Amino acid sequence: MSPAVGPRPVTIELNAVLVALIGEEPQVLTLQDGALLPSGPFEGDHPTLQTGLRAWVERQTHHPLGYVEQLYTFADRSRAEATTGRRIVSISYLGLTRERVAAGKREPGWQSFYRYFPWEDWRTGPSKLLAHTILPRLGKWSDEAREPAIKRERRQRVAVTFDDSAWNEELVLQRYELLYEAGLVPEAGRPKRPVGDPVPGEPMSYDHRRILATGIARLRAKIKYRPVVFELMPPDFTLGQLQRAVEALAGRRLHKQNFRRLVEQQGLVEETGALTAETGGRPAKLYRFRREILLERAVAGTKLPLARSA
Amino acid sequence: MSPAVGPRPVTIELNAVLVALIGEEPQVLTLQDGALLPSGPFEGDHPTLQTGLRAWVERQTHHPLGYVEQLYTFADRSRAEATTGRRIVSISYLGLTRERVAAGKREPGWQSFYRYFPWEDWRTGPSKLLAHTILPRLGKWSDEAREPAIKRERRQRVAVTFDDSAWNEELVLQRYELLYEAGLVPEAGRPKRPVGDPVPGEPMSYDHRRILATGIARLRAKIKYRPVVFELMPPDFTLGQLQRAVEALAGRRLHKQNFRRLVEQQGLVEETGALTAETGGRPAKLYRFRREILLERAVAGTKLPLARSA
DNA sequence: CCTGTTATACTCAGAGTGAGCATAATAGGA
DNA sequence: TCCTATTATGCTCACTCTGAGTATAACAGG
Repeated sequence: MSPAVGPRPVTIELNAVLVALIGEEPQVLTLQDGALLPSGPFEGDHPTLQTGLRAWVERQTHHPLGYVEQLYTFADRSRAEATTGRRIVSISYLGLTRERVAAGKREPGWQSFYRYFPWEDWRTGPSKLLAHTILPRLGKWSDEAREPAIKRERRQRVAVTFDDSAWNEELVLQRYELLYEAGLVPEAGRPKRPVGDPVPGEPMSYDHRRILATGIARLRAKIKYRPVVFELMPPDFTLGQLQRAVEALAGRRLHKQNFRRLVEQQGLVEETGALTAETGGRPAKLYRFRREILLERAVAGTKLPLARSA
Repeated sequence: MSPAVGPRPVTIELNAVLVALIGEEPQVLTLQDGALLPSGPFEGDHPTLQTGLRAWVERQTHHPLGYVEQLYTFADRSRAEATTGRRIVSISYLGLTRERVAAGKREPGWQSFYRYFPWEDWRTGPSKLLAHTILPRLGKWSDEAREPAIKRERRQRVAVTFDDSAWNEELVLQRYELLYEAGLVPEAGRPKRPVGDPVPGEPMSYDHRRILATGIARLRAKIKYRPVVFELMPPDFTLGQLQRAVEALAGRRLHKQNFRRLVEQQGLVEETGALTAETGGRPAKLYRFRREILLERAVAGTKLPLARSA
C-alpha cells in the first residue's frame, strides 16, 4: 500500500460546467450544437488541476472565471476506452462567469439549463410536463416491478425525488438518475436501457448530461449558503434582478419581500446610491455586492444543539 | 476540445480516510505508525472507482464499509513525481465503518483525530492550546506582514477561522491551511515554508494530514444534514451514546435535552423496548436507527424564501 | 438513606420564517 | 388629467424552531 506506480495507461480529462446568466436565463456553455460540455486534456505543465482548468477555459472563452469548484471524478466510463484501451479519468468542474453580451444577442454555444432538464423549471408554476407525462410514466415503471418490495421501493423513491407538494430543487441529479433507471432518458456510453419514447429534454453525448445535472444540483445547493450568485451578476443590480437570478438558478419563484429582507439583513449588498428606471415600474435602487463579507464571515450552517454558548 | 488522448503518463492513486468510533474517540485508520493514510493504486479491472475502493478496503481491513463518499481529487503534488516522472493523480475518499473491537483493546493503526489536530477538540471546553499557543503565534504572523493591507487580511482570516467566541467546527481544513501558510505546521512534499517550532499535533507524510483535514471537515458538515452518524454506531444504542458520538466527531459539547428533542422529533430512531443499566446512572432506553427514514425523506436544507407553498 | 450520576419530561423566551397588507413611484393609455 | 398596470419598498403578524433552563426519575455505592 505504498504510493503506487500503476500498471495501466491512464488519460486525465477535464470537463467544465460553465454557467452564465444571459437575459435572466441560466445558461451553460456547450459545443457541438449543445451535445457536449467543453472538455480537454489536463496538460501536465500546470502546477494544479484548477490552474490548468482556468487557463484552458480562459483561453477558450476569452473571459475570466469568477468562481471554480471541483464537482466529481469519474472513472467508470466506457467511452473511448474500448477503442484506445486507455483508462479515462474525467474530473469535472463547475465554473461561474459573468454575462458579457447584450441580453438580446444570442451567444453561440450557450444553452439554457432547461433545454436539458425542462422538468426542473418551476418558475411559472408546477411543471405540467411532470404532472402530465413524467409522473404517470414513473408510476407505470414502479408498477412494472415484479417483486412487491421493489415496487414499494420504486414508488417511494419517485415520491421523495419528484414530490410536487414538497419539491426539492436540489435533487436534480437524483431525478435524472431515476429517469435513467426507468428508461425514460437515453444516455450514450452506459449499459443500455430499454429506452422507449424518451421524455422531453435534450440528450447530450457521453455522460455529459449527467455531469451537467451534477453541476446544477451543486449550484442550487450552494446559492443557499454561499454568496455565489454575485459571480453571475453585473457589478450593479437591483434587488429585483438579483431575485430573478436566484429564481432562474433554483427554478422556482421566491417571495419578494422576504427575499429582500434576507439579502439586506445578511449584509450581502450595499446601495450604490443610484436609481434605475428600467425596471418597468417604480424606479429601483441599485446595489452592489459587499465583497468584504467574504472576509467577515465564514460559512453559516449549524444544526447541532450546542451547549453553553459562553 | 475533443476527448483527449493525453501526452503524459499518469498514475491513479486512491486514498482513504477511514473513520470509526472506538471507545467514544473518533479514529482514523493509518499505516506506518500513524504517518500515512491507507492508499493504493486503482486497479483497472474494477468498473468504477468506488467499487475499486470498497473491494480494496474490505480486503485490507476484513470489514465492510458502511458509507463511502468521494472527497477530492488532487494532481498538484510533487511527491513521487520527481523520481518517477509520472504524474500522480490522487483521488481521496471518506469511508465510515462500524467499531468492531472491545473498547478497551487498542487496535493497531487506528489513531484519534485529535492526535493530528489537537486544537479541534473542544469537548472539554475552549481549547487551551489555542489560547495559549496558536492564537498568539498567528497574531505574530499577522503582524509580520509588511503591507498594511496584507496585515489586515491576515488578521481577518485568523479571526474568522479561529474565532473562539463563534467557533465553527467545520473549518478544519481552512484552519489547517492557515497554520500551514503561517509556517506553524510542517508538510512534506510541498514548497518549503520556514517552519520554526511547529505547533503541537502530529504531522503525516506527503499531504495526508491535509486529506485527513478534508475528511474530518466533510464529516462534521455532513452529520448536520444527513444521518451518517449511525454508520458508526452499533445496532442498538442509547441516546447518550449517540450524543457522545456526535460530540466526538464535532469536537464540541451539545445540550443534552435539545439533542434528544432533535433526534426524536426527526423520527431518526425507534425504541427497541429494552433498557440498559450500563450507563452509570438511571437505566437508559435502547434505540435503533430507523433505516426507513432514508427512503421517506430526501435531504433537508432550504434557505430560500419560497413563494406560494400551496 | 444519602449522594452522585445519568436519563427523561416539560417550559419559556427570543429569533427566524412564511405570508400577506399597505404604500410609493414610475409609464402608458383612456 | 386621471386611471391602471407594474414594479419597488416598508411593515406586521402568527407560527415554528432553537437555546437554555428547571424539575423529576431511576439506578449504584457508600
